Amino acid sequence: MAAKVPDTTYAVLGLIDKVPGASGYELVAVAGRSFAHFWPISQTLIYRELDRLTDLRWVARTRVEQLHAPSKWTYHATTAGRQALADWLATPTPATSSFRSGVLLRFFFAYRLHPDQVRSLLADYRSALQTQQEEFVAIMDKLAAVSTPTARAGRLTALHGLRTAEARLRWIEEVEAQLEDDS
Amino acid sequence: MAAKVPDTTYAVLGLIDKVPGASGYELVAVAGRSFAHFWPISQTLIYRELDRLTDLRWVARTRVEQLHAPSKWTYHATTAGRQALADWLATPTPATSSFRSGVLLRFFFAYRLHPDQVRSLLADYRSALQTQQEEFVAIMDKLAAVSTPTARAGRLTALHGLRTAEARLRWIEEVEAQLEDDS
DNA sequence: GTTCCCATGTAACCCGTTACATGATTTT
DNA sequence: AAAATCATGTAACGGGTTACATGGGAAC
Repeated sequence: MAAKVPDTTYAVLGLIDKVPGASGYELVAVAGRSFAHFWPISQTLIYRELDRLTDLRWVARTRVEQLHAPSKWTYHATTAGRQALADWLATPTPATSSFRSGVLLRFFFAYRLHPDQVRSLLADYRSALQTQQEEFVAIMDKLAAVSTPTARAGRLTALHGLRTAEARLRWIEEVEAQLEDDS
Repeated sequence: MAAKVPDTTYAVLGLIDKVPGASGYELVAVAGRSFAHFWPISQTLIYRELDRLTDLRWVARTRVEQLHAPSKWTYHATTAGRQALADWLATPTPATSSFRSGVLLRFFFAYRLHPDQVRSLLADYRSALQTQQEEFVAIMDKLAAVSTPTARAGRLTALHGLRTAEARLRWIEEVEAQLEDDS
């Protein structure tokens, strides 16, 4: 069976499995803090996936009335949902790491730019990467103390981002060195 | 004015500027060989952008009859088109390098997997990265001799991919070492 | 004689985004 | 009095994809 749904559906399902009893609102926040760096999704999309998951009976939801805040739905994975998640995790990953870089695209056409403009393109890229770098370091610091499997996964995916950013910063150095050589 | 169009439109426009007189079919092939690694686009999309670019008068097309092959349209950038390209290149790049990784997403939920399955996930990732690595090396080798600005841009974007892949391969080593530590 | 290359296109789908709406409660 | 938090949702758009259609000439 296995209902052909996008990976995003499993992303949300996985979150619910990790954080049982969360509301849609909370899941949006958690998604923003956890896998946003390698799987960004918007609020609207999450709510749509919650509807889909409910229809699929992969999650069940419960209405919770609150005194000092609006009523909310809380979600938890069903047995079928946990099974679907496990099945999906077990299937070989189609190495579809989709990557689109506006910087590289512009750089590719940089022969239409003044050398100064190219330098400023690289400078912007550098500061964006540095910001990223700091974010990843912050995530790792925050999770450093915690020793749950979940925290470890978070640390390691942050490390992936950090190593990537570092390599790209070194690439900028290489390119800048090359640009100076022939000017 | 500057007509709010997606970056993909400029990608195709840039290609036509780089390879004047090419047909849609050829542009599809060139896109596949050149910026596909950081800005993949499908055949259908390219044809759609060609229509849009023609409507915008950023490119002009000419019908060419052939004896031993079907008739084709050939494209070249107009003055307005080259201007639009330059304008776009000059505007500050919104550092929107969108990245989505199916591997990391699965890895993030790996606590639902046997350690063996995690290892095989990493192994698959490794071989995908190695394949990528070889592709980037091949591109750089092919362009090594050529000394045009175009070839250089190709070499440097390939280097970006190569450095990224290398860093990620090293990340796999790090992670595997950590996994062994506590098994 | 089947398969590959050239060449352009149509149809349908849907994932994901942005912008906006609503309204109560708590904090500043 | 204003702003942030909690909480869920609607509407509209469009970028990008996959699958499929067509048809002649060349190559194996």
